[in-house]
Amino acid sequence: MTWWKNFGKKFKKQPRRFVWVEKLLKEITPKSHDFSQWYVDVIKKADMVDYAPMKGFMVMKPYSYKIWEFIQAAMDQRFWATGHENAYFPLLIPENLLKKEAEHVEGFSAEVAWVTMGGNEVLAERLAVRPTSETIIGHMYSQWIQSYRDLPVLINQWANVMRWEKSTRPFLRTTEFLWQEGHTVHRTETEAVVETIQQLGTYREVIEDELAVPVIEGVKSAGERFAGAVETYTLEALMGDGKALQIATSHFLGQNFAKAFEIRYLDEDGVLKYGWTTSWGSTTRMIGALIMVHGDDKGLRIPPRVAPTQVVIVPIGRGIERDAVIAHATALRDLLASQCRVKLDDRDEFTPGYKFNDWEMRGVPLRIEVGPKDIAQQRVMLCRRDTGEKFAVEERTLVQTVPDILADIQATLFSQAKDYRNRHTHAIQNYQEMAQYDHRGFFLGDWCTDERCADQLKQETAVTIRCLPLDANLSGSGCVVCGKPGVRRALFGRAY
RNA sequence: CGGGGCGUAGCGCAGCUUGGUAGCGCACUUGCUUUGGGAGCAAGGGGUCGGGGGUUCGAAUCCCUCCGCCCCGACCA
Repeated sequence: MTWWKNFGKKFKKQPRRFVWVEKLLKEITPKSHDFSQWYVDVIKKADMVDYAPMKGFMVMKPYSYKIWEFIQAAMDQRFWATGHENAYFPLLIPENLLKKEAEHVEGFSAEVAWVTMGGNEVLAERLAVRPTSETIIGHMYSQWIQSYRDLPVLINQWANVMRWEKSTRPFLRTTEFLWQEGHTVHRTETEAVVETIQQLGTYREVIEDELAVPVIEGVKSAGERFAGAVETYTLEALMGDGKALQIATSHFLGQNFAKAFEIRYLDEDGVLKYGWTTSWGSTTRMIGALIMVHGDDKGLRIPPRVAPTQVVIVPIGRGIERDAVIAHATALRDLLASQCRVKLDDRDEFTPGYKFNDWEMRGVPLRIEVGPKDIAQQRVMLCRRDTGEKFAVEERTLVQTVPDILADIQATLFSQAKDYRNRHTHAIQNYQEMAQYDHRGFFLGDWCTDERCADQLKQETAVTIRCLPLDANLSGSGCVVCGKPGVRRALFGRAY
């Protein structure tokens, strides 16, 4: 927290070029020094969030909310293309409904917030602020579904939910958070399983293609499964500090909720049958992942596809030249506006150097600098946030080159993240090997599927089973904990 | 809920040990000069020192008490 003050002092009498280093260090704690502090510094300095006056709550400021809106758009587009529709269900759930599915209640009981008063009256039945909506949606579905002709029901909702968490961190875990939750009902088990996996694929597309965050697809072990689910599928990503983050989940609920809520339909054969349900969710945590995967010591690096501003133009000019430069830059902005989300920073109160650092901190993917020298040569300077490269480009080619560069930045961020992930993924034969990597990163190893081994591992090392990857095969070297024959290949890691 | 840290201007902090007119840097306002990697000078505005109680002639400072925030753990998206 304070080491950089002393670091800064060392440079007090140093050449001028060190001054900016000192100033930068004062604003953002280096990632390598304290990842948690770095994270908090970045989100605050980049104007993404502010802390609310209640513990565990945050304000998503426009800069982060815009990213959320891009994520929503990317999700909706895919949900709609696969036949889903959005709807909205109530925030509050009567206690009796929440209690209907035994495992489900048990799983959430410790973190439900309750409404007990309406105005000055004590309520006859207390109301839960939804921690998730399976129960109230199940209740509604039971009334909507009579016949196999009513199936499938494919509904998604964008909503806020609340879970009374013990410790919270912006985006990663807050008491209230935004998400989407899909809830579907199907005629057959197979159809529901297909739906569950299809939605996992949708998440993968959005998270990898839009957020440029590489993920591993897998199924959760019994101990990590969603309360009330038969099977939970998950996407796991590796953060910049070597910790794992569950980034989206898709649940096959079997007939557990259908039975609890009497979701039944009369089939073609005249028999009354229970439906098969699924639910799947992804949250604003995705923004946290984006920050932790791509960010660096200068601040955010936002993938172009979800960047609120993709290109920023910084005009450089003094005195009489200034008006001409601004006019030129304005024309440039208007020219590029059809190609990308471009912003002209014509603030007069800041120097170009300040603006460079400012926009880099905010993670804008591409910067265009235009000054008198450039105008004279009919070119501009471009600077990429992903690589830091700075180069001149002929002005007349910008309309073509800018979209290409943005696409390249998107791809580069993804491949950088994937390289990092791969470099920090280790195949192991026994769990002691994790120590040489300080228990950071992903570990792939065989597991006997006995929960006692998982518990022992967690006790000793804080490492947990993140998932059983869908595309991994047993190595045959035996359970990494007990050495007995492996049953499943597992992905291990310390989790957020 | 355990361990640690911290509450003084919008932000970051000093002052507290040893009580005596509330300060510094950044930010903000105005003016002039500046502008190719965090500009300079000058003049300004801004505070119930987290809340309550106590000790005292006098409390940011000492005592009691409550509250809040951050980090790390256990629990969870």
